[in-house]
Amino acid sequence: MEKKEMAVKTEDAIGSSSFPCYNSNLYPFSNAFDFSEVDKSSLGFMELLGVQDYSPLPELPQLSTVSVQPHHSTVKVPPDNGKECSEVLNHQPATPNSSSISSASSDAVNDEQNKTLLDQAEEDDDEEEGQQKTKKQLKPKKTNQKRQREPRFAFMTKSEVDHLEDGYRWRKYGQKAVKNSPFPRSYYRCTSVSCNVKKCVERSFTDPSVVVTTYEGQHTHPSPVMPRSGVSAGYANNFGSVLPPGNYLSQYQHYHHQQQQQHLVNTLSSLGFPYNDSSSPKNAVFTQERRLCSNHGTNAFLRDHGLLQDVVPSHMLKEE
DNA sequence: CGGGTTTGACCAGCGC
DNA sequence: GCGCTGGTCAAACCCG
Repeated sequence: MEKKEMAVKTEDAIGSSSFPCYNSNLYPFSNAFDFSEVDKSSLGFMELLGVQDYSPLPELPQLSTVSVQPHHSTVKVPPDNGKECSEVLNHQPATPNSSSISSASSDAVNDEQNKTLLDQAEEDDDEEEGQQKTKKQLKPKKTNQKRQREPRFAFMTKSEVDHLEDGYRWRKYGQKAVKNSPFPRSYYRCTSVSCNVKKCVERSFTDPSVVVTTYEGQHTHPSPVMPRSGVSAGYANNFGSVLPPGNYLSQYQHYHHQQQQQHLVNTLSSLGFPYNDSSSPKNAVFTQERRLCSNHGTNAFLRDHGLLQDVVPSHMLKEE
């Protein structure tokens, strides 16, 4: 099946300024959905759908309320802040070769290695200079090196609460007003020592019912709060091998898994979407075990399609 | 008292 | 260079 390039439309929810995003070909879950077309009446309280773009299912984007979007390179956002989206919507990946999934992983690794080296150098510098710092003498400027950022993943969630429970503990370290948005952006850091995962949370000003959560980095520890025990690793593969077991999305995904799938089933059924016997709502097996098993392969995400896999006929999901 | 939040100040990057 | 904006810091504050 030929992959269709999906739109990357995050600026509506994010607000102004540039918003980096991964090449959608490199990261199979970097699809995005047009929230303006979401059938809001069919949406539950909170829904998450971190799935691949399934071209033969044109209805699905309308059902989806969450855009899982790893991002890396910068997508320029029009200055009028989301009014003109075609530029981003029609964004073509620089490397349209869909076989570049492995290179995506290696890129991520290279980025991580570069980051590690840079951070080490910076830490060495900071160790020498840190003692002399006062509140008014903050970090010395690093003019020769651009700051390396961890890969970031953004996803949108229809939620009434800003700070979603994802199984990890977070400390808020900042809040900023967002340009052209009445809603502030909150910054959180993982409270675990030696884990520098950060996330920022803001509410979409175009759809206040949507919360945009952007994660940066990967947890170096298991989740301290397991919504349900022992299943977190099983969902990591939903977002590709670049994410380790116990990642933030996996807990969150599992947390709402049952409701989402039931909702998906109901919605697809209401649209007359055909099911075969093995994937009908009646017979669908929403097991955690399947995910746990499929998590072991490095290319597991090629086989596991998240929530859709449970309700959409397998032949529709098959990639060519 | 420890951990989390608030909030103003500061820094870096970017565009003009 | 300047201004704007996103991101971060850290003191003050809050709360259990």
